[in-house]
Amino acid sequence: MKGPLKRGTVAKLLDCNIETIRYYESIDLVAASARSDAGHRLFSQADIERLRFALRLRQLGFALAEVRELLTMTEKQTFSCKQVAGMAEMHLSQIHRKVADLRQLAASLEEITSQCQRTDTPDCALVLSLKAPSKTLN
Amino acid sequence: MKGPLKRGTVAKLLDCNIETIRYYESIDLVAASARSDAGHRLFSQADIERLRFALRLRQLGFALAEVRELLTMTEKQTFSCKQVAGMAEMHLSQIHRKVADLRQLAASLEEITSQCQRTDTPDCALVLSLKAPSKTLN
DNA sequence: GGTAGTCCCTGTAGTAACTGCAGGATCAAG
DNA sequence: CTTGATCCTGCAGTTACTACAGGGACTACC
Repeated sequence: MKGPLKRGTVAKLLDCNIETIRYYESIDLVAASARSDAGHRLFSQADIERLRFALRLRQLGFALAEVRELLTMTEKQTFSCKQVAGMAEMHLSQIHRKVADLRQLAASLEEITSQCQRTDTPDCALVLSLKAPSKTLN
Repeated sequence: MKGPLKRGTVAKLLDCNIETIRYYESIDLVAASARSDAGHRLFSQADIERLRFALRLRQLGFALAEVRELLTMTEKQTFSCKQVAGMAEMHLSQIHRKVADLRQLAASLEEITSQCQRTDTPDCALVLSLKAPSKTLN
């Protein structure tokens, strides 16, 4: 019953855009291991698992280059768990940094918008504040 | 003493990449108002202020389309402070959403990496967990 | 067996916001 | 007058897709 699936079916199954699948093939990340006589991509269960893994990593915010590395490592069994954990932790710290940056940003913006009484006039501390060189950022 | 400045000087002054200035010109965002006989861009004080404003808004995370709008509004004086504040607040809420997403992401990753004892072997709950379809995300 | 509608194929272009480079002209200092 | 820094232009590359056009294939129904 579970023969190889076609692209559209896989896209629905894994909840991703159908074009993403072709894109991943074009960059040699994940490809269907077979084609039908008419040239339609046929995805085996293994193909699908590989793709699922890639999509999952992307969902977790890993860059495609990292996804590629992790795919190779886990498939060739040439990885130690230490290595994978290392990548994950590096990635995690990048996320933390990004969060910190964004919170800083939000604080700046909040401070700026707080200087405004939402009038209908065009002269306002908000705009002046936006025009001034940044203090908090930079 | 303060004649018009050239591109490199402006880039240093405003601490931005020199190519960014040319890019902003190419998309009709900010341009030097004059050129020297040899074709070198000459930035007046007003040009520089406009550019500074644009860069500041980018620093605050506004998209170029928003920067364009804000530039037009503030320059044509056809804006109300309410409008600007509205844009800022919309932008702010996007930032808050992004922060929330990233924190969720970090939590998922932290949970996953916590399942690992950093051994040198290739079989590890971490990898299994990465391969499984996501529960927290999606 | 025909036909309508949905799928799939390919190549290509567009998105955001820059960044970098090549090849050549110009400028400023010594 | 020469050397090195700066400037000019056009164009390619980056990340991670997404969308579209033009055409072939498959499925269901009558």
